[in-house]
Amino acid sequence: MLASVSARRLPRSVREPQMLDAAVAEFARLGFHAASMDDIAARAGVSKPMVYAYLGAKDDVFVACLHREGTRVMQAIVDVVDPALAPDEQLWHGMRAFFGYVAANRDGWSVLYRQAQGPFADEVATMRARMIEVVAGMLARAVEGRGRSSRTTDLTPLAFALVGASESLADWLADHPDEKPELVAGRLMNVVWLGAGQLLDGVTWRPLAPAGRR
Amino acid sequence: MLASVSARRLPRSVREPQMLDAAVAEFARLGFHAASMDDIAARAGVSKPMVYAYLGAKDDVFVACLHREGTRVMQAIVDVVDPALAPDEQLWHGMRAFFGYVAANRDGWSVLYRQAQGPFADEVATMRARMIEVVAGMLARAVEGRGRSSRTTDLTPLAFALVGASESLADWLADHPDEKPELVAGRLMNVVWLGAGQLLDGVTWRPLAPAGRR
DNA sequence: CTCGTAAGTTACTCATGCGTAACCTTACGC
DNA sequence: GCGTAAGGTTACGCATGAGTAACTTACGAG
Repeated sequence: MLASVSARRLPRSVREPQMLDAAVAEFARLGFHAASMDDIAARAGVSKPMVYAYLGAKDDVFVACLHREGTRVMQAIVDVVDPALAPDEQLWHGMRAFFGYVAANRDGWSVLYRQAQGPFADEVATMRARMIEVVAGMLARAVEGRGRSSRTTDLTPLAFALVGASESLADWLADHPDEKPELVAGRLMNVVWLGAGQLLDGVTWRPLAPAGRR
Repeated sequence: MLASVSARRLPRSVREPQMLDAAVAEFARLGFHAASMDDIAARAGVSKPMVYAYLGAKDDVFVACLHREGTRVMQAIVDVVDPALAPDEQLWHGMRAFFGYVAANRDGWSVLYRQAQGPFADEVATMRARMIEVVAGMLARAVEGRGRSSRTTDLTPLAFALVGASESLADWLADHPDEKPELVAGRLMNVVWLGAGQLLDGVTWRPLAPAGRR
């Protein structure tokens, strides 16, 4: 039986990406520790020492996965966010690109979001921080555009919440393949922008006074 | 040297919870596979066979952790959400309780949210589904209270986004010990409720027409 | 044609860590 | 005070899987 993925003896330039695809799939399925180098190799249509020859040890393989998928998602967003657009349009475009990546690349997102823990957390944390910074900056410009001034410190946690909500919803999307990414992005955009929009205009929600019960 | 956690020869009723504490801490730190039974035992101030005697195999220990922490967080929220309150107040109380649990119990939350994958996903999925359901139901009642009707399917992803935003903010909170959890909950409440509030009133955000550029 | 090198393999070593067997020892009920 | 069960231990068997050594085979440049 011939493994479907490989006509034998492929050049490195095609075999190596195959290995990364296989690694991403396995890491997504089982997590870093439970995934085995043998399984990754087998899925790539090759035997274990080839993986070591091209990608190195297991840690290296994992980092390579994080790097490739991380670059992909960042690039997907950067490609569509035009600084000349209005802030809400920027957010909208970015969100669509993000959910598009997740929908087209579920395993990659799973590895980035769910599996990158422990010693590998830093690899992802940097990118996440950059993303949040960008969002916070965008919000800051939105505030100024409305003639208000707000300290950046107040916007960072908001940016955190937005990114977090996106990530969580992306996770949900990964388990609901029927949902259109566009639609999910629209839903999220609605709640965050209507909410953020009011906040930026100075409208705030307040709880009832803690002492008096109504 | 005497292990600080244990005066020797403790009764099961005190040792067993200690083991669970240790297991939660180790699983949070390293994940299911990387955490070792020996380390869990050592952290509990005891040797490995004791863990097997009280809690069983590694899988059983993990499930026990999920069960305990899951019950805790659900209980913390249920305890403070009074169905008689207005929907926004319900959400506010629930969020404060949730942030309180996460802040006081980071490891437990980490195990529930990040580590429960693969074969264990089902254990947590049920509880998470219940939580989402509760939030979605609350939103549904809020909609009806405003004289509109909305299908539940539209509210579920919103509920998911709320939970995700909360988790993300909890992470941020961990890196900013000066911030009061109460205040963070307030910020999140602002954006989600102002946003959800408008949505429930039928106000929607729309992108510019895709064809015409302004 | 032929020879070098890139592509690929089988078959191992070795560490790690789960799970258990067999064995101590302290408290406390009678 | 003494026996028994509950609390606790050391030391091992055994499977799994990372990483490697040593070898084989196809392709293409000269």
